Amino acid sequence: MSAMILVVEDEPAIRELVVLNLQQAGHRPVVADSAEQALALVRESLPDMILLDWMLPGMSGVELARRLKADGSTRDVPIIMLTARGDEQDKITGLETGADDYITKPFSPREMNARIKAVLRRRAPQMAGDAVEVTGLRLDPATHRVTGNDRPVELGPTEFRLLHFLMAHPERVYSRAQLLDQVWGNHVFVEDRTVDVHIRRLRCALEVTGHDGLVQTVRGSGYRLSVHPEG
Amino acid sequence: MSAMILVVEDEPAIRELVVLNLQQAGHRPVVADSAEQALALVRESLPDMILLDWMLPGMSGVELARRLKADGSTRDVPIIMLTARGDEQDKITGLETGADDYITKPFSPREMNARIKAVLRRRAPQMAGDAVEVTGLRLDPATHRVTGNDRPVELGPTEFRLLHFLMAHPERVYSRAQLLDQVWGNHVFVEDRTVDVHIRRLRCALEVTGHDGLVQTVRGSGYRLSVHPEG
DNA sequence: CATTTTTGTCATCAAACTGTCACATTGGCG
DNA sequence: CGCCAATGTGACAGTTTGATGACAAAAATG
Repeated sequence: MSAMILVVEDEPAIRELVVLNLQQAGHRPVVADSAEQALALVRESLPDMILLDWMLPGMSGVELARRLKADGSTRDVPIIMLTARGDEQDKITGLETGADDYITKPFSPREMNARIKAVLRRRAPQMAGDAVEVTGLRLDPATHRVTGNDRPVELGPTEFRLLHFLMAHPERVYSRAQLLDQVWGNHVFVEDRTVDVHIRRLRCALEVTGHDGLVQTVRGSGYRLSVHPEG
Repeated sequence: MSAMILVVEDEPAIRELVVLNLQQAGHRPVVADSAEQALALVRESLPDMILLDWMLPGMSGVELARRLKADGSTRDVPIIMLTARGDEQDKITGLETGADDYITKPFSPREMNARIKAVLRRRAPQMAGDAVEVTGLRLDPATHRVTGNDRPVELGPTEFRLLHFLMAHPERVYSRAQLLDQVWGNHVFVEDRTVDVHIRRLRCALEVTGHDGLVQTVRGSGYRLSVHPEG
């Protein structure tokens, strides 16, 4: 949920306030006090979102937004406009330039965080997926259900993701480290052996429909999901 | 039953005619007279459907449709093309760009409404205004009434919309964020946890007819309405 | 304007899930 | 056969997540 957010605001007091709020909310703020500097920073580091002051010395916020939206490589960066007045016409103009939302000063930290969250949420990728099936074992991401020969199988969140990954890449061996990367996330600090435990829990859950045995141990290498009998 | 429908049409006379028809049918029309304006409005309010004139000054309707279908966040908005000629080639081109249906001018209000309803039913069942029923639990948008085994169920407005959405998309898991987007609206800022509370209120109301239990919790993912027993 | 509903948030509680350990098993190898 | 490394297992404490009841603000109602 931590996002890099570029704050473009020329007034130091407001800028610091916003930065503080962002840090509080667990984000990583980057600041610019002019549109020109912002442009450079965007190109350099491609932030997850931009909080953009409407009024800026030199190139205005509106103009900056227009330029960002015109450039293919920066078009998809969400922009939230900050403005002093709640003028409806401004709002329309702002949204027309491609801003994703609009916050009127003064604003509460709560409102700001909520709107940021909403915009990030909207940009977040959709839960992917078609159902996967292997020899009667079926996993459907959309309904979040697992069945073995049409009998329900109970899985915890981690076991679900683990099984999903294995079923999506059958017949192939994955080391514990690879599984940690793929199922847990690339930058988590977890013991390798933890994978063992979850593999066991997974097998345990699959036992009721006889679909354990699909999850095989490859001694010295890792684990694999395979339809072929062990060996 | 009430859908927000964006009408993109540069000719004022036709535009007003369409708007009138839509209002008559209980929808909420929003108008744009150019593709550019339409683009901004779509991003701002994400309508339930777009009625799009084939011929527009500046960016053509076809081009606009292509852009909307290329953007992940607007891809799922159904588009109905409006055209003057009944040219079969046009129709093919139109449907290829991702339009969901095609209306040839001049068209009767009856035809327009029928096609709108058809597309809504296909793309967003809860907007079509049909009653939904699941194992004796019945929700009728037209009368705004919910019954469980013919016994009345009392719901607040939010619980009604929530149940409506869930019943229109049964068996599928929705995260709190998705439910906020779908039931509350894309632009509101509300805590994720608020969904919990409304789910509880909904279950509470459904308890009197024994239809709670349809609303299931999927730990770590969200909620789901399902006829299958929990687990 | 007073009253009633509806709504969004919080604090708290119970349950589920997770990561680790210590210890038991297993398989390979000299 | 006996040793060693790798893996399976059961238990456990800390953490996370969802359910629940209360509450005040906001909106609808009359």
